[in-house]
Amino acid sequence: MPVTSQPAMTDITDPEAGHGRARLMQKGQQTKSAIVDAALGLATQIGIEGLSIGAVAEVMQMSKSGVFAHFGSREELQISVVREYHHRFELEVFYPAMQEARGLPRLQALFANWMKRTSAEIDSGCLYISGAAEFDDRPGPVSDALASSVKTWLSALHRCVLKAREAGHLAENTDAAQMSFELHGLILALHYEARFLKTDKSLDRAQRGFEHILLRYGASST
Amino acid sequence: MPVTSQPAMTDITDPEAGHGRARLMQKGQQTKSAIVDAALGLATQIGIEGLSIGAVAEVMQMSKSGVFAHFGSREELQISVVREYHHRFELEVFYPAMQEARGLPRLQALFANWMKRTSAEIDSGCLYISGAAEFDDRPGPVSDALASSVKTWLSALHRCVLKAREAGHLAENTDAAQMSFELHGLILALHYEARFLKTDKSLDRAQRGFEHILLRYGASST
DNA sequence: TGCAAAATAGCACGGTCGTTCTATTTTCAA
DNA sequence: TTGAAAATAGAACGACCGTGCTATTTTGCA
Repeated sequence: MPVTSQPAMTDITDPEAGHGRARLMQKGQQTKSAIVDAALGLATQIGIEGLSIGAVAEVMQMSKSGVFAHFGSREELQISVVREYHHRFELEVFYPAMQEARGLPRLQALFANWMKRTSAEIDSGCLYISGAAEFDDRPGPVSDALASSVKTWLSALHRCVLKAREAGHLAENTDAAQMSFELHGLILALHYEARFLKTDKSLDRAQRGFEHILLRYGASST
Repeated sequence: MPVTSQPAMTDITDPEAGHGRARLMQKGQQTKSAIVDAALGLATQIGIEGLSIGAVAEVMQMSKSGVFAHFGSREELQISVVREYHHRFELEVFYPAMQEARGLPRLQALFANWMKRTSAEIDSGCLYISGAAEFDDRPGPVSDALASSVKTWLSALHRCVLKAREAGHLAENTDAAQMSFELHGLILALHYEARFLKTDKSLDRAQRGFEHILLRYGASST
């Protein structure tokens, strides 16, 4: 984990989020990881709510009860999937961008990585987006985990915008929350139009939208 | 239906979309309408996929088979719900805006109505958004109906932007598709952040985002 | 008012679901 | 290598699902 002034992401509300890192796993943990992997794959296609233990068991070539025993409930499996997604998102989008210089370069990297991931998810599906639609009025532990994960990410983005402004890379009167909102909109539109409507050139649209936003908030250089 | 140069929306791929208007309904049609109403209410909360005939029957205080007989399949019920949603969207968002003067005023009305409806849907849920997430890789008649409906609306929006540019209300080099994309993003972000994350001031964010976009595309007056 | 037709109810079927309980197998340390 | 603990399987449960079939009720025109 890179050491910077930007706080590392990883919150998801549980202590020791780096679940048993390094310790070479025993059989049980290995299987559990593999199950979560398979479940995440299914969840991105059919949704978190659509996730069924039977389907996961089939993919894993295990019995339903064998899968079930690792989690104790479907809900716990769903939460594990959300955590795993959070973890991967962090690894693909957040950490790599933290290697860039603070300020505008980091913000650009953040958005570029986000767009790249969203593009990949035109095929596989984005849990943050599909999950929001599924759980937006279905309160409960899964919804909480999902919302917490998304908020952690959006906060990181927001902080990055703040830093860029502080560094003088954006106009002094930049409303960071407003800018973050607009960036979020671009990603959502990209996902919606490319994945559901299969509109081509959506990626270009998002990219150009980003440039427009940078211009509006007075980005001093590219 | 107002007569303007802007083509009236209502496409949803079936002839005589104004389903039996004016003819005073007989019992069966009345009931069917009431069922679709109830089903739409359920669908906006639990999703189109989550819609079950049993649940609709309970709301309607009817037997499952009584409800079923009106549609012949769950899928047909789902499609009816999509059509009804399309119809209401048109009534609330599209037609009223067509009363405004062509060009920028109409575009502003269109977006204002869209935002207003999305705000209302912070409580009730938006079928176009939740549906996209549910069906974005589940092809079939329901997905087709939904996508067709959304595309009809986005095309109407796109045409409106074109007209505004032709009228000289927007910069000559305005990329209408790009502008529509960015507008769509604002609505999606509004829905996401207000409904799922319960972020306050999201409506203001969308409104300000709209003003930013107008400025960028050189709106000559408000 | 009567009667065909339409609308609705009731029941049953096969399927999937999450979960529980009880065996059986596998793992891993002593 | 043995034996306790962990992992997995298998069968069964109650619940809900969509749908088909057969009554029964209700409607609305002749």
